[in-house]
Amino acid sequence: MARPRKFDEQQVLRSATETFWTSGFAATSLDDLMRATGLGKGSLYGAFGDKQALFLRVLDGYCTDAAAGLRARLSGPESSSAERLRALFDVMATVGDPSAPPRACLLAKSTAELAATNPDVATRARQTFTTIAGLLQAEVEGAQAAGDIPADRDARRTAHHLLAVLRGMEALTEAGMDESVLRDAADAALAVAGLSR
Amino acid sequence: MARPRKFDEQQVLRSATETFWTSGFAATSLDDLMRATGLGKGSLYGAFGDKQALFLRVLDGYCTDAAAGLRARLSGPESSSAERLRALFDVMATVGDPSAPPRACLLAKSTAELAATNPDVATRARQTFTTIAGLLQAEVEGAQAAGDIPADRDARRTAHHLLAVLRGMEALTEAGMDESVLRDAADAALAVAGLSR
DNA sequence: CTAGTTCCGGACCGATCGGTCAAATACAAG
DNA sequence: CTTGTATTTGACCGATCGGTCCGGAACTAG
Repeated sequence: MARPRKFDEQQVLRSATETFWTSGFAATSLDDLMRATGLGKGSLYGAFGDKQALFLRVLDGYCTDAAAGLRARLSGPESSSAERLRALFDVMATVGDPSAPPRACLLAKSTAELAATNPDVATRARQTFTTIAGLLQAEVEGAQAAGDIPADRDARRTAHHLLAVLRGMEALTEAGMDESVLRDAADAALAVAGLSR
Repeated sequence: MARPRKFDEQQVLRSATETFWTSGFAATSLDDLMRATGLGKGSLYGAFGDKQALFLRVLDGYCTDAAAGLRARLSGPESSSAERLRALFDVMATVGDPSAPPRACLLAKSTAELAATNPDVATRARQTFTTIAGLLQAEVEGAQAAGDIPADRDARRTAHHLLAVLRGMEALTEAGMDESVLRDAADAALAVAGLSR
């Protein structure tokens, strides 16, 4: 190690994430990334490889963080599994600041744009979805143990259903659908799980 | 009208749809479109305007066709509303030829790629989703009238829930998730609607 | 047939794309 | 201070981008 790097790799990845998130992969140019990260073309290339490799790094970090965030949200020691599930769907149904346009999950956008042509993206998406399904299933089972969800429901099937609703809510958010639609979907999904409001 | 056109507008739009569908908007070049349609750059430009205008024409046609297809599928005079709903979710849960990679709905891909930056796309997506929700609601009400769905369910809420599940299944399909996951989601969604298998 | 109009094909445009490279620079090691 | 190595910077590359334009072809009207 001779000349030390002037940048923080994590910070650069955060900036790059922001850029890809806003514009998508194809619509983000190297110039955009240079502007966002403050790095020169050469540095960017030397540190992360080409545009696609950088994107995969970004996507990987995003998926890891998203799964960790969900795990933290669902595994809070406080409250019951049922309450945590309800809270999760509540948050997902809440469109943020009405002035700022809602920005859907990077994973959803990336999957739609690239999964069909890039196996790496598809694989990462499947991994993440499977992880999320597992987290949901654990909470469903927890809620069943607590008596909040009928014991005769198939936990795995219920989790897959909740996963589909979550991804569907994401898709509806992308289009800017009214929040009431999202709320309906969330409420009905929880009802089908046996969690009435 | 002096020199007649050598091409069929509908046929060209079909080819263009195929191309955009496969690659997305940004990743489709004018050369790709020329190759797919057989038209020269000038003809393409003269007939449809620039790339974005052509894309919007394509998306518009796709949404119209998709809504019409769904309407036809859900309004068949044969069978009951409940059976038609079940059949719809069955089809959506069925990934086609396992060798050919599943190709998700063009609307879903376009919304993910462009809705955040292109208001026209977002509007068209909202319109289409709203239309689909309306069709679903009508069937839910039909099934309620026939006694296949409990009358105490809110039809609108149930329809929004089914819409979210459909879009979620689309998102999971994009990633190539296992068909069993889709089936779980579909089954559970119908169960919540009061339609047991 | 001629005149007028529309359409086709592709050469051409400047801009921008992703990616490379060499010279300048900044540090650690000795 | 000298040497060696790693990093930075930005000029530069060929390819390709979306879009324009024009000469010739194909047709209708008269």
